[in-house]
Amino acid sequence: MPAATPPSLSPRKKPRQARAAVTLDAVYEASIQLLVGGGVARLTTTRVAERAGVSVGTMYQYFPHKQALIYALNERYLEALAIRLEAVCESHHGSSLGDMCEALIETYFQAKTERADVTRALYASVVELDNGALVANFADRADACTKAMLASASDATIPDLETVSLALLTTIFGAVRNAFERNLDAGEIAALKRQIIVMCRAYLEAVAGATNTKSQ
Amino acid sequence: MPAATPPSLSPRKKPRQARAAVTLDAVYEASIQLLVGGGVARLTTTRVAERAGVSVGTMYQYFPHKQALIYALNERYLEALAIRLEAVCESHHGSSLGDMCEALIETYFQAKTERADVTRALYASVVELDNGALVANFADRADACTKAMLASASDATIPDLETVSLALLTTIFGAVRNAFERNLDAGEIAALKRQIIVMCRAYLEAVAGATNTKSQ
DNA sequence: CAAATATATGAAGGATCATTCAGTTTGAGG
DNA sequence: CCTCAAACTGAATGATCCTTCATATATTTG
Repeated sequence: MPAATPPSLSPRKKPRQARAAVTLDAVYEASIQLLVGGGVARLTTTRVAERAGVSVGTMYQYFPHKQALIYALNERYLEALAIRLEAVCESHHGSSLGDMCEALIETYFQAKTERADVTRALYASVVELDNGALVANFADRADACTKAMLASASDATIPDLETVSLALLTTIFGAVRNAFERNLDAGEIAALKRQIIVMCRAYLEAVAGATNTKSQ
Repeated sequence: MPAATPPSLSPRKKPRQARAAVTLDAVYEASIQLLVGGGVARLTTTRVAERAGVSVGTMYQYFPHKQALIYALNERYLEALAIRLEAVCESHHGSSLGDMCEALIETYFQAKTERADVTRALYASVVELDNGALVANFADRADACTKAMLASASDATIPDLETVSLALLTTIFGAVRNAFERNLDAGEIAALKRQIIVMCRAYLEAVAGATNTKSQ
């Protein structure tokens, strides 16, 4: 049950006809393109409309204001990301802690780096809005599925699941964000990913009963 | 040798008289206050001048444009932060890896949380500018002093210093940033800090020769 | 104290932008 | 084919804001 979108930020209406859906997609796509190619400063209602091939007025039938558009953009992105994380977590129930770690980190890095420009653009756009509900909702979903996964580990039991899951996710999410902020290139990010895997594995083994798993 | 500030962002002139220095401080202070109390949107040249008790024109004698002001704000902050990190690193030459870890993390968390509102405000303000040089410069300094510290460890030798230092700092910086983004309260942040210490220690022991240090 | 220099003023210019709404076009249902 | 609602249009509005510059005041210097 996703936390409700604040009324002030929710779309005005949903498309009922096919062409409306097309319009909306065009608007989203145009927004992303503008964000990618010029940062938040270039994201102008006029420009979005222009590039989407619609008129400004049309946009305002779906979004009460620009903030709502940016909100929707991030909501979509985080929704897709959450689904991917939930899928990985569920598919690794019963695995070893080490495998869980690796899968989680690989998935998150993959999701963030496969379209690095979009990731970067959205990171920057979030500042424009009151993103409390957005990140809280995402964090809750990520936490929930991670905890469920960790609790099902075949090789160890983790004492303070709540705290450990928070630390794990904060580290992974934060490290990736920092990598982007530092403008690391693909190679450096890959190296970083390997280190984060080592680090998180070592962490889980430290906090769990430290059952020896032969798999490196 | 700090990387040079891009010409387009550097201050127009430096204060020569005492009152000019006072003016500048007032401008900085007013900017921070506005950022803290209303986000980037409230940071207006007019408002800054008003709150600082000077006229808009005065500001423009020191900054070629608003960006330069925000740049200077962050530059000051990061400079102070870098100095603190360098001090901690130098004062822990020859310590054990575990102690280094703890000191580094404690210091960084402390610096970021002792004035959480300012931290948050500056995190948000960075989006307004081309912060490449800024973060690169800070990251380089942090990297340099961290590597020097780690290399001097009394209890172990770290193989790939470059990579390990990068991973360590990216994790710490990122975790803190993510904690702020999630709006964790002081208690949760403290708990997170402890976990990060455990995690980073475990990591260093994993990548080092794993010399046993009795100190937990 | 007088000239030179540094600092401060703030109204006005100029540009951008978010948002509205009265009116038009398009598609769906009967 | 006709009617109604959905979707779309885009010029106009109103507000905000950055930046400049001609002028005034303060401080230093010789």
